[in-house]
Amino acid sequence: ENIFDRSRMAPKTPIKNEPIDLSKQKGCTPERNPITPVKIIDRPQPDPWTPTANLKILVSAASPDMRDREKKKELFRPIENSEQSDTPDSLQYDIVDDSTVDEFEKQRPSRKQKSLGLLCQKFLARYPNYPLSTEKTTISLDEVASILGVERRRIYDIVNVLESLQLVSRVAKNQYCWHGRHNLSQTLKMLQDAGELQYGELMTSQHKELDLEYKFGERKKAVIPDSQDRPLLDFSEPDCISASANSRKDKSLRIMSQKFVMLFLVSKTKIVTLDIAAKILIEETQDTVDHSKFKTKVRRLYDIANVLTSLGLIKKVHVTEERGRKPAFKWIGPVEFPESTDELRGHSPTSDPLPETQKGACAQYQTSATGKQRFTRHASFNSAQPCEATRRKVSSEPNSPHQERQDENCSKMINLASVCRQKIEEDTGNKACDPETILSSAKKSNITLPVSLLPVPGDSDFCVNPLPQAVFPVVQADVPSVSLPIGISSQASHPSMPAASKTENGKPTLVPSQPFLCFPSSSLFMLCGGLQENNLSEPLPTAGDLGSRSAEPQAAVPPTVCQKRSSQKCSSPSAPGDDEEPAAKKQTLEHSDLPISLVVPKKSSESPKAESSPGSGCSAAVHLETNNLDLASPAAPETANKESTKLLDRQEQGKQSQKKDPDDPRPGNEHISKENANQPFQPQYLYVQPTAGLSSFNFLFSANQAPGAISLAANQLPSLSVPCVMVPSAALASFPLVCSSSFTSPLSPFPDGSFSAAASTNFSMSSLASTTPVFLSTTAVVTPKVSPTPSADPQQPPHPALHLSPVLTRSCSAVKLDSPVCMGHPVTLVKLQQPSSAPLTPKSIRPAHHEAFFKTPGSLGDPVAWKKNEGNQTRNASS
DNA sequence: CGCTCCCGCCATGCC
DNA sequence: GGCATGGCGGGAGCG
Repeated sequence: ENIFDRSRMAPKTPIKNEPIDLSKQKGCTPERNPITPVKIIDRPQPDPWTPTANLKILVSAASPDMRDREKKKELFRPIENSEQSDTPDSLQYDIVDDSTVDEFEKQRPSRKQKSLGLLCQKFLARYPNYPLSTEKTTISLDEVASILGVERRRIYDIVNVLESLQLVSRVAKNQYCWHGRHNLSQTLKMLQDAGELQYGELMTSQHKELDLEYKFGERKKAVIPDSQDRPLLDFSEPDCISASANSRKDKSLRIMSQKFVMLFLVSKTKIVTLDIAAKILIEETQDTVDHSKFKTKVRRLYDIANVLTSLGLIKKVHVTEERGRKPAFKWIGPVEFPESTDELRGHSPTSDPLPETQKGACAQYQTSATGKQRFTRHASFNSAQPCEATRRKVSSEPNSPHQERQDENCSKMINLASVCRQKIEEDTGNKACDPETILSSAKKSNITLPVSLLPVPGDSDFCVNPLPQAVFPVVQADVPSVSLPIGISSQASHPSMPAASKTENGKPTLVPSQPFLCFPSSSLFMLCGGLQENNLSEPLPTAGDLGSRSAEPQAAVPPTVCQKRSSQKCSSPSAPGDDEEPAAKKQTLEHSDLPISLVVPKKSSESPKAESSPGSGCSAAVHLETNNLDLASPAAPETANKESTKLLDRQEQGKQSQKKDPDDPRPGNEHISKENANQPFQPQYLYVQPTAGLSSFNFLFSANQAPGAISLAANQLPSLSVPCVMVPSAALASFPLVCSSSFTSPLSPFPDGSFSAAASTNFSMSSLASTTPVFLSTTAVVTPKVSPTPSADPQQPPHPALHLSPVLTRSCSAVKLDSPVCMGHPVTLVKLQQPSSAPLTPKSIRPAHHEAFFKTPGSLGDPVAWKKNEGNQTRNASS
């Protein structure tokens, strides 16, 4: 090609830019090609004096482009001048020119020849990858621009990206310092670390991309504008930081470049598609759908990708997805970075002190990010210095100032995650608000509601409500006395859902009497309620069966499920909600779609509300539905409240509740759930797992439960007795979770179902909504027996306690938690199914609980399996 | 026709 | 006002 080009090019391509006189100089260059007059010589070049001058020359010689340009210039002149003849070369040129004059224009460098990637290669060719430390190579933008024959604007594009990787740094106006790749590994490591903080969870999953999307999507709301622009890592001069330096939007190209690189480093596959990257990088902007914005982002990404490609860090590939083939880039650069690189670290003053702190700080950020995502740029980060570790690394350079920026960067990174999530959510889930829609959508999409909390069943009431953040507070307060919040939320749920983000604080908030817990964290928590012991006593076969079933399958399932989900999501964009879906869904459902069951099946037609969900189908969901049904019962709010209270009571009362159950309108299912609830819970476990084991799940187990008597409930309340809630982190990750303890309201006239149902519904919705934090309130089912604790009062108070667990447990046991998330709730579901037959079921259900009782995450999986096995029952919602 | 992405207008900020 | 930066998006090249 080169040759070819040369012949042609030379003559014609006189470029406007350079008016160089070269004709004569050409003569000098004859060495290379007779034909190609290279004119390196011509140029006033900087080369001569630089140590690397020779290298540059060689490079230029090697680079067709370079030559072309040179040629152009030279040729150009001669032609214009018409004097060229002097040198032999010139002659050639002339000749060429003559022939080709017309072509001349043709010749003009094709678009490709002017590509940023090529330009970058030329640029890089000028400087050694590993310059001697002794030599400081300065880069003059003007000089380079003229040498490369491009406008300065283009040089900025290149330099900005290089700067993001610290290959160069700005020394002064128009002056950059070339560092080469000495620090590249460090920089990449920093970016990786920063990226992991933000995206780490996601990355775990195979489909990082998907994950990313999910997570990001979910959180999008949180994102705050401010955070967006900050540079992840600032290598820029120290001064800049404080000063105006940051103006200009923080140099988005640099930031984008860093984020883009982070995505690669975080992703397991090392492949990032442009559209995903664009979404993630569009930080926030709320919905601004802006197709145009997206396009602009993509354009920038191409710019960045071209430079990175020239650096040999990535290469273009195509990813074939459902939708079709999508452009993507694969990381081909170093994946692991030696720690040694840190040598530099000590330099920055700030860096040293905080190693551990950093982590802590970082963690906080993350959580906060997840919760709210708010980072005010400067303030928070700078002060916080969350990412010091990273910084250090980064800071390797003497300039401490960079560190600050780095901090910012960290924050941004974090934000990114949140943003992405939000967006994703938005994309997928906007509709979520409406429960029905959600459900339907979920079904369709397969999005399962991760959590389907099924509140319902009498005793166990779980309510998972996705509440808006704002809601939270309220809820909490309400909880105790009134389960209403939950119920309400459930009904209202839609609205609430969005709010979720507030949890942001990151810390789980418990409200003392409140039933709910908020987990701000980004990651989801899985709460597993203790099992109900009752079951044991009670022989319900079904329950037992269920439990056993669920257990088996579940174990394996959950994790896989999650993954699947992610994968699925990936595959099917359509289901935004998928994330949320707990593994359970998948598990249980092959129906897949049934997400969580939220409700769907609502067997009972009773609850209209439930209906929404019920509908369709989720056969699997059925159980849930039943639960829902209960919930569904029109009474909804009130009932819900009552129920909740009742639930509490129940929990406390445990058995009593059972009694009630029968009473409850809902026969079977409700009963079941109730029963489950009633049944004493086995000890609950509190399990918190970092992401590690479970792919993405976090578990919280409350040890509640008293098997027989659930005294715990009361106790729990205070503590958090959340039964168990399993939430697939992946799914939930973005959401803050709130758990409300279930109530035992043995007495509650209403069938548990009503509330629970409502709750469940909400839940589902919420899940769909994903964005909002999810609140799970389980009504704990405290078995009356246990209820020792305070909650005994059926009506109100009890609720307060956050005893979630009982319910959950039950549900779990019963349900087998299809979805990790819902575990607790699921129980309810179970009941439903079985119960459907008879109210009595509750007892039978109980057994299930036992089985169901949580185990570890794995157990969760089992539950799922159970569900599956059971079929309808299984459906429990999703995790 | 859609993916790429060059090109350069023009805003932002500093001097 | 001039210059350095760099955001941004129109629209053209290319496959």
